[in-house]
Amino acid sequence: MTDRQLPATAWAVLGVLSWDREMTGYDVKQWADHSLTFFYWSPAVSQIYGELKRLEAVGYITGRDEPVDEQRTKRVYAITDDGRKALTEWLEESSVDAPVLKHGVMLRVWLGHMSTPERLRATLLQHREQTEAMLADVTASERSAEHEPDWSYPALVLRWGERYYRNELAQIDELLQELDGR
Amino acid sequence: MTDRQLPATAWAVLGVLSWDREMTGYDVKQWADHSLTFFYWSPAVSQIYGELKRLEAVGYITGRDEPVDEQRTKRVYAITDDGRKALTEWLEESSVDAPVLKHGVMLRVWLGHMSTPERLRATLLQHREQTEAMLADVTASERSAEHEPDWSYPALVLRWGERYYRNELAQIDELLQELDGR
DNA sequence: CGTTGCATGTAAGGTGTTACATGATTAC
DNA sequence: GTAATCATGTAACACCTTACATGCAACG
Repeated sequence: MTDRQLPATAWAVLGVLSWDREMTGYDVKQWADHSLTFFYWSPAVSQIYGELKRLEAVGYITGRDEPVDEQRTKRVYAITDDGRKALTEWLEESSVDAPVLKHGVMLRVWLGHMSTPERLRATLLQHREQTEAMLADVTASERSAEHEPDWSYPALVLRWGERYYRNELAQIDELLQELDGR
Repeated sequence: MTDRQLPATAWAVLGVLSWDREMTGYDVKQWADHSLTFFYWSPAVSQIYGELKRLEAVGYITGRDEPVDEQRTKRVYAITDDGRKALTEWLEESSVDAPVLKHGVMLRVWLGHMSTPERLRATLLQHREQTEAMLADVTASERSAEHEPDWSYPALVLRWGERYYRNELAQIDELLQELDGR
């Protein structure tokens, strides 16, 4: 309960629970895949279970075994008042570190002199497809979020994501053009 | 020499050496800070030294002790033919994984309901400053790269970076506006 | 004479992934 | 009937950072 510093992933997981829904680790992963993943990243399932354990240990969430049928239970977690307070305090912190971007495609373009224009084109086109898939996903998530009053901030971020991935597409096309012009 | 798979960081370091300049670990760090950092990220110095050791062990680079004055030497590395071949093969690989984005600022906006509009504004304004600094850096790097014929691909990527950070600024302003309008 | 730059590493520790393991239920 | 979904976790391991340690040279 002292303000131990947690990794950003822990805050992200706690954040998923901040809408006051009880969730299993599995649920958290689903939510992460449909929102966090667009601007942060979706932690591995195993890590989520680990973070949940840690968050429970420090009292930011509480777990409860809910019966799912006669023999089995599942563990559902809910944020506590301490957790809400800690999360708000974390958001208060001024130390916002710069976004981390690891763009493997640009790394390859950067090393273009070791490759061929055709190969670069192929890489960019593949990346274009992946980006279009992301854009489709973010747009789909947007539609599920837009009518929920509680999700006005997530909706804001999803719109941001839509613009982000549209820009990424424009950037790819720009690069493809520049590659052609040589 | 067998195609052991190296982490992306190792390829990035090898990439820095792919312009056939002999470099110390320190030099590699400087170069990373002035180019890689805009679209990938700049590894810690200690990691660079580690990667150089590993790359030398697999024969992708060779090290040489160059005298710097009477008593001391520095270790300068150069890429080998094996290294060039391996790097080209790595670029050939189709498995380009999606760019990793960890945007702490957007994580905070996403959790806006746990914070206040004023606090969000402050965070965004701080991020705006950092982004403007990045834009200034990338523009400066562009100027040093634009006249070197060997650096046409890096120059391409730096121009990409300039557009990327300009877009980031536009996105921040858009968010600031949307926050005002509520 | 103190700070910055050059130059090189080790050690410890946290972060995060993949692979493995298990088992019930639901959908095709 | 077999694949996907729900559900949970452990173990091994790789990756990467921070802190620590050292020492000279140059600049102010």
